[in-house]
Formats: sequence, C-alpha cells, structure tokens
Amino acid sequence: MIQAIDRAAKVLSSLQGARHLGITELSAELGLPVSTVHGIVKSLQGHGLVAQEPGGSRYLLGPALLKLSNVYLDTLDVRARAMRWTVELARRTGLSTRLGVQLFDEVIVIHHNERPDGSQQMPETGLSIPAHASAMGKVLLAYSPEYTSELLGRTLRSLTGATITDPAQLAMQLTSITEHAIATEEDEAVLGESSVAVPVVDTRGTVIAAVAVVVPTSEWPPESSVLNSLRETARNISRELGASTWPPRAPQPAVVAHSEP
Amino acid sequence: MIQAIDRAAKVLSSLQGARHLGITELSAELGLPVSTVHGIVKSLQGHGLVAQEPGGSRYLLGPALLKLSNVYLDTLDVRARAMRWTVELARRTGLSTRLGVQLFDEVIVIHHNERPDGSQQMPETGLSIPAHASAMGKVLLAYSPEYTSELLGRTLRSLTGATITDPAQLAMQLTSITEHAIATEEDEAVLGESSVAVPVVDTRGTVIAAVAVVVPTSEWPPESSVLNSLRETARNISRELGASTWPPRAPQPAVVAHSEP
DNA sequence: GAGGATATTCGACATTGTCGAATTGCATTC
DNA sequence: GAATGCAATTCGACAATGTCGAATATCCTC
Repeated sequence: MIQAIDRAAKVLSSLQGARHLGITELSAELGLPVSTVHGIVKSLQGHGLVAQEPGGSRYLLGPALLKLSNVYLDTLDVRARAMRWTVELARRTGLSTRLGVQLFDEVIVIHHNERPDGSQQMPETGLSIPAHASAMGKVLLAYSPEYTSELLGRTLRSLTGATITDPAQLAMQLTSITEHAIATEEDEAVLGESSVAVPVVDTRGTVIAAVAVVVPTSEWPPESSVLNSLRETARNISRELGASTWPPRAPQPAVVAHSEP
Repeated sequence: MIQAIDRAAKVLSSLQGARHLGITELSAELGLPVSTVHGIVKSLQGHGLVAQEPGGSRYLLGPALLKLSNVYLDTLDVRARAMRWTVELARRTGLSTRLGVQLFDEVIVIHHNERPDGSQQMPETGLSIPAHASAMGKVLLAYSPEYTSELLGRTLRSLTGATITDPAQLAMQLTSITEHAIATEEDEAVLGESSVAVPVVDTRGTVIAAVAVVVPTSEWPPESSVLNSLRETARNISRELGASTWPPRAPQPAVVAHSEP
C-alpha cells in the first residue's frame, strides 16, 4: 500500500465524516504534521477531488467525485441489467426496491426504485448502510466468508434498538442465509423499515450484488408472493448476467474435509 | 503536487474514460512501468476507489466513489438551498432545470429537475458538459477569468455542428455575459436541446454556481417570462446564501486602466 | 498440454515525500 | 486602527519511501 495514496484516501474519508475541515483539524484527526496534510490536500484539490469552502480556508469533498461516481454507475453491468427487472418488482409488490453491492463492512445502494404509490420519497442511490444492519448486507456477507470472519471480530455498531450487535447471533443468521438464499432485517437500520434481500450471481457463480424490497414494519412480514417475486427478480438478473444456476451454491468454508481423491 | 497522488488521480481519470482497463493498458496510457501502476491501483483498490471486474483481472472504478459523491452532494449548501426554488422554476416554466458548478473546463450538474410533463427522462445529476458548450459553463467561465484565459488557448472540442470552437467568438460571448448576467447556448452540446443560464452568488459576491433551464430547440427562443422566472430563481437562491446584490458585479479584468486615485 | 501474454512479487537505488521551523495571512480583540 | 493569536502556507534538508526492472506466477489461447 503506497503511503501517500493511503493517506490521501484517509483524507477523503475524514472529509466524508465531517463535512468541512481545516488543515489543522485534519492533521489532528490523522495524526500527521500539518504540512504533510497540506501537501496531500492541495494535490487532491488539483484534481478537483477536494475543494475549498468558498471564502473560508476549510476544505470539503470536490465535484470530481460526482463525475467519477456517475461513470462508476454507468460501468456497472449488474445495474444496467437489473433496472428493468427491479422496476417490474416494484410494480408487482408495490414496494421500493434496492440493488446493492458490498464496500468492506457496508452496503452501497447502486440502484433504487421508488414505491409506486406516488408518495414523495428520497432517492437512495449512493446510500451506505452498515452491512450487519441490512438484509442486502447480510446476503453479501454470507457469501463472502473472508470479510465476515474479520467483521465478526470487531464491535458491531448499533443503529436502532433492534440492530444485531452480537457476533454469534449474526454468524448464526449468516449460515441460515446461505442455506435459504434469503435474508431479512427488521427495524435494524431504520425504525419502521424492514427488508428482505436475495443474492445476484454472475457467470462464475459469484455473488456480486443483492436485490431487496423495503417493507414498512407495519406490514411485516411480507406475503409469500412478495418473496417469490423477489426471488424471481434475482434469478432473472442473474440469468442475464450469464449465471447458469440460482440460488448460488453456499460458499465453501475455509477448510473442506476431503472433496478430491 | 505529490507525485503518487497525482498519478493515482490520473489512474482514476483514465478509468473514467475507458471503463475497463488492465494494468498493462493503464501503464501504456500513463507512460509508466507496469509495476508502478500496479502499486497505485492496488492502493486505490484497498480503499474501494477502484475495483476488479469480477472474474477478470481488469480494473474499473470502485463503489467508494459513489459513497463519497453522495456526501459531496449533501455538503453543498447551494444545492440544498436551490432545490425548492428550482422545483418552482420547473413548474412555472414547464421546462427541466439544472444547477451546475465548475470543474476546470467542464460543468458538473449537481441538481436536476425533470420537465413536469410526466415524460420519461434521464436523471442528469452528475452529468458533465464541456464548459464552452454549455450555457451554465459560459456563465461560470465569464465570472472566473483566470481559467478562461487558459481555456481559450486550447483547442475547443466540437460536440455538435453548432458548438463554438473559435476562441475569439467565445471570448466575445463571455464579455457580453458579464454585462447582462445571462448566457445562452443553442444546440451546442446536444442537438435539439438549447439552454439559458444565470449566475448564483454567495455572501462574498462570488459566482459559485449557475442555474439553467433546458429549452427544446424547437421552442427556441424562450419567452421573456421564462427568462424572468430564471432570473428570479437565481436571485432567490443567492439571497438565501447571503448575497446582498444580484446580478453580481462583472469580474475585474486582470489590469484595470485607472479606477482608483 | 504448450505457448504467449498479463498480472504480481521482489529488492536495490535514488528520487520523492515527509517533517519541523519560519513566514505569511486572516480574524478577532482591545 | 493597531496588536495579538491562530491557522494556512512556504521552504529546505534528510532519509524514508515509492519507483523501477527483472524474475516469477497466473491466466487465457490455441
């Protein structure tokens, strides 16, 4: 890991947490000399990744990020393929749908369809949710055991009273998820909102994303027709991506007893 | 400018242009040894700014960018303040509206309101348009003479037959824009689409963004009521940001003959 | 199964980024 | 309106760091 780049990324990450920061504040947060931070920030600024708050001398994230992320969304094959199917899913279930990918210990929503009831809703594309508090996150964790083992070691942040913070309990859910290829979450990220998610796989059988429907907790549990539609949506997207089977095979645990002669 | 960060930013920029690239392709594009590029890419990947295309060994932009850009949009004061006014502008004019900021020689759309006619439309937030081919871009250039002089030196890329590529002609438009505080563009970025833009200023009287309405070229020129609504919108946003006067003062050219005794 | 191409690892060198001190600039106070 | 204090910026020397080329591993093609 190249030190300067690592530090630059940490600067971006800090600015992400605390909207506006001065050089001194940044240097305190990162534990680096001010002049070092200054050099990094100016380099980022030179590419529009960081900007000065007009008038002041504090810094914030820059517009280049918006341009980059727009291209990022366009390059995602899953997203392009998924869109027509999730529209249909939203229509059939009357619920809002999400498509998400894993970013370390979080899920990033890469596509969102609003509830088709015409109510005013927030766009959720770009939203990030701690993986352990999200149905999509649980799906993605369940199929990527490498990250999971590490995650279970750390303390799990609680978002609502219902967030699962006990590693053992989460681990249990995850094994159950690989068996049934479906994950749920009740009020664990946002009070009043629950969700169900299933995996999306590509040609190689790898789980690369998750689709979810968001269900108001007042309407929980969802009818089985909702679950069927959700499953069918994931199967359709996966098939378009070249997957031959769905649901995906459960990931092989680190050590298999004796599978080959 | 820190070399490693500069190179990292260039890697991101390359991936932005050509969706998927291998290490060798990247190294060719940047004129750097493969091992150097490899180190940079792996560092970016370690922060989710770059990702591997599943299965292959090629690289593409990463999900962290989406998360960062989402925070970027949230931190923008102008955007939050502008939204309610642009909704009203779209309603009154029946046209789609844009709010944009400058990113070097481009304009990035930071907010977009769809035409209220209920037709299916692309979301344009995150869209980037060469400044010289956009009404918003012309506004922003007109009020930031530093960049402009440099830009006029380069060759201006033509997007449609109507794109202004002659520096002299563009320079003329820019001076006229500072006088009237309004810019137009006819088919210069996209055929069939024209637009009108006005500046948004902050407390210090600096132009920090531009608002525009997009007019189908078939309905060009827009009625004066549209221009009035647009101006009023910019004035309202600017006032909310603490600006005392609107339209903004024309920027002082590099050398003034004799203005102070 | 062999060949070619591409990604990845490794270690030595010197370029490069880092750091602390000095300077400038801004804002607030008296 | 001058003076004080804080924060951003500039500068230069040192050595830690990133860079590069060669060697190795891995993947894909034929």
